Amino acid sequence: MLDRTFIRENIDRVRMALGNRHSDVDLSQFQNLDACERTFRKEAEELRAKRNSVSEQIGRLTRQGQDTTILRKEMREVGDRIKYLEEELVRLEASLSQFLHSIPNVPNSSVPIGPDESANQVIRRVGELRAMEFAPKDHVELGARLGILDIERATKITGARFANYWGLGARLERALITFMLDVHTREHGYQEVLPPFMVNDQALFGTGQLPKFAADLFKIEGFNYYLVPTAEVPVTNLYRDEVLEGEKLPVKLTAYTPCFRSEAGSYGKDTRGLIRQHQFNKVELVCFCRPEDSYDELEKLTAAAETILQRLELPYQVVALSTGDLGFASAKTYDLEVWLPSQRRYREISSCSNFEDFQARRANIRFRPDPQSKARLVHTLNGSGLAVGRTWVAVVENYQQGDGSVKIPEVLVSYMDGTREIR
RNA sequence: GGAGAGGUGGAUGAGUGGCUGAAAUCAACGGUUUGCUAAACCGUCGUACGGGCUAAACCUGUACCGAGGGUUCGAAUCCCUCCCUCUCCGCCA
Repeated sequence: MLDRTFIRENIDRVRMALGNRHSDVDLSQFQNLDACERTFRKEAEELRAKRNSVSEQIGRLTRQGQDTTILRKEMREVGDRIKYLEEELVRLEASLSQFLHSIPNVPNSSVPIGPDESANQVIRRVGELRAMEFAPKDHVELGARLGILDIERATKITGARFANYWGLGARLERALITFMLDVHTREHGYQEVLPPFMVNDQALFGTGQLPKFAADLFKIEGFNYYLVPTAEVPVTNLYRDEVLEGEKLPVKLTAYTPCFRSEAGSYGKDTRGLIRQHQFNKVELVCFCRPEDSYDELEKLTAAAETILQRLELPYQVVALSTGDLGFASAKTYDLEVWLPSQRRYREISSCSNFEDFQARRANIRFRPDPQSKARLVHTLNGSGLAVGRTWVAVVENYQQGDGSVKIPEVLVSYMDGTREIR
């Protein structure tokens, strides 16, 4: 959410930013609502001031035993007018809020301008593609042959876009989760959190999933609870409505959670295998920091996520998303894309974003720069470090041998009780 | 699931129709005192939005005592609905 005053005073800048995003938000409508609301509010406040002082007077006169019938009648009328104005204000504010809630974040000036993902910029490529003297199989085939991945039975017990991992496949998933958490907590200064896997609507509003993207979520019937689509939601909202001490910043948290997404509108896309599931595991990185530090922190957070790919010796590229491809709440995003031999291309495995104060305003997360100064909004960032399911895919596919067996990356061997290969 | 208690400012906690944006205490912050620490004393000490001012300070208006609605000239205080927390019993990983 953008600041209302900021929009009012920077209307052209916001209009341009929204244009670059191809947002269909009509700002002139905002201007009308904004002006109208201010007029009504002014009148309501003036009338309330009058009522307050006259009511006080009535109290005094009553105590002196004087007649206040006329004054009370007058004030009843003022009250009626106030009530009318308040009802109008409720309506105006609802429209205004709806507006403010639907305006996406303003992209940072360093974000490449373009209509869609075709304008994304590859920042760097890291790691060597492994030479394979055989036709690489995809993870579905490899997983089925090795008995570590079973999608058919998941369809039976649940439905499409779910999977069972068996034996060393399950073990590999667990090893990846632990490995990632270990690296981030031991080497990158993150504190581990294990949050609830369900959240309420307020939390989802805070990070920006609601109200606009309700269709992407799984809601629990009969409750105001949703399955988390990403750990970003519970973890960022930990500090909702709180004021953090300035000296404690940056606060860096990492969390493993499963993630649940309806994937509405992606029917027919990535239907094979683990790439696009309704449930997948992810280790998330979340950072709360001072506004002036957030772009440094974005580089650090991205680097922390990259470390995992480097240690696993998986080739990847870092991509700066263009204005047209940027998420709703993000001011700047780097995607990490890992090489998948079966698809002969890089696929997203992490998305690292700086939301500036967009989420902080929605969730009311602030910090006090000094004990005596006013609280200010923090900047929030997050990134996958990494999507575990896709990492599993990347490991299996990149470490496959000609005979269909899979080697275990060196750094994972100790997490797999010394297992060096799956065959 | 059954029964009960309660939600007030950073914390504890008073307040049952007007002079209460809210006592008191604690914490915090500034200062005095002090060899240092502590103590004592004095002062400050909510947030949001609007108006005044070039602007900070400051002055001023409105709103906010879990949320929403109602009664009233006037509500933290009375009424209704909802949410949340706690305790006991039952059940349970």
